[in-house]
Amino acid sequence: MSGSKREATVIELPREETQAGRFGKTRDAQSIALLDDYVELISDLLAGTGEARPTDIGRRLGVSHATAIKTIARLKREGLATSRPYRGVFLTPEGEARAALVRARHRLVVDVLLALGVPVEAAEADAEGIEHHVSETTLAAFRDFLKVQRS
Amino acid sequence: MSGSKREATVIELPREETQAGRFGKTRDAQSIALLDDYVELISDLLAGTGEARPTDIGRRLGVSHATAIKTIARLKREGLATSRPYRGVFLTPEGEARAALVRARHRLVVDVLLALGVPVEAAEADAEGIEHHVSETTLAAFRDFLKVQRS
DNA sequence: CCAAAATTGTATCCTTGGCTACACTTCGAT
DNA sequence: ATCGAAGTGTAGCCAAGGATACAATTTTGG
Repeated sequence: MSGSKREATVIELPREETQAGRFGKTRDAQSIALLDDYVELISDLLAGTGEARPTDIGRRLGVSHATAIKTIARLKREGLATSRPYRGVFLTPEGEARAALVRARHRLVVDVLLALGVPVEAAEADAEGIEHHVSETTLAAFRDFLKVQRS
Repeated sequence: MSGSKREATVIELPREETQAGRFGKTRDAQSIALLDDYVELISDLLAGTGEARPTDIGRRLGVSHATAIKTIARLKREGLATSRPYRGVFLTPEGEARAALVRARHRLVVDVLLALGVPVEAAEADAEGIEHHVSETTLAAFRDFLKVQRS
């Protein structure tokens, strides 16, 4: 995924979007979403049982432990997590910060769905997919909406 | 993406989810979303200019025409579209039906976001990502919510 | 303390969405 | 009528997320 697109020698630049524009947008949002899911889950596991194991992570996310380990390696590359062989995974300060943001966003989306009358199970399930596509602008509107609701 | 997972000879079935369960869920939702985007766009182009060309489709979706053509081939395989060399793309009845559903869902999501106070540009942009993750249950709640709003 | 079970890590391979490069039509002007 | 531009199609490559298979390391029950 997310090919290079270099506009090598030929001209052929029909798209107005810059390289930076294309990256960090639709196609790669998915990739970020994956990291967010891992970070949030690891944070939960650490808070809950005190340790986050690749096998548990994989099971919770519905992927094999091998896949989980590969993604954890990526988290480490990105500076979000640390781990040493056979010793579980931990989050860096940045990782924890990210987890906090993700969790807050998740809660906000769920709360809005509930306020709209969505049944709690559906709200939790759908929020998982929705939360990765909500802009900061929309989140702000969500906060305001809930504030008014409560008053 | 979406590997096989056959539980070949070894036992090793740690996940309780069935094969059908894993498919059609998180990981593959993305794949469906892609087809939905194409179908919706093709429908729009046909309605607007009377023809849907691979180059236009690619440009509108921010991918190369080659990528568009590959995905169109997949639409054909799935029975959603038809096309003959150098003659543009058309939708099958199923494709049109799908487009109608997708468009209705898109509108609904946008309307809900607007009702929540999200600025129209953000609403349109975010709906694009959100719409693919909203369950039928949630859509129903959205309809009810708007109905009440209007009254 | 030690063997069996569980967990973790590594090596490959597959599929998919993207891209570039290049070949082949079509179309629009002379 | 023809030539060049624009649009289409095809082939081959890459990266990423997943999977399985197998090796290595804990853990744990006797």
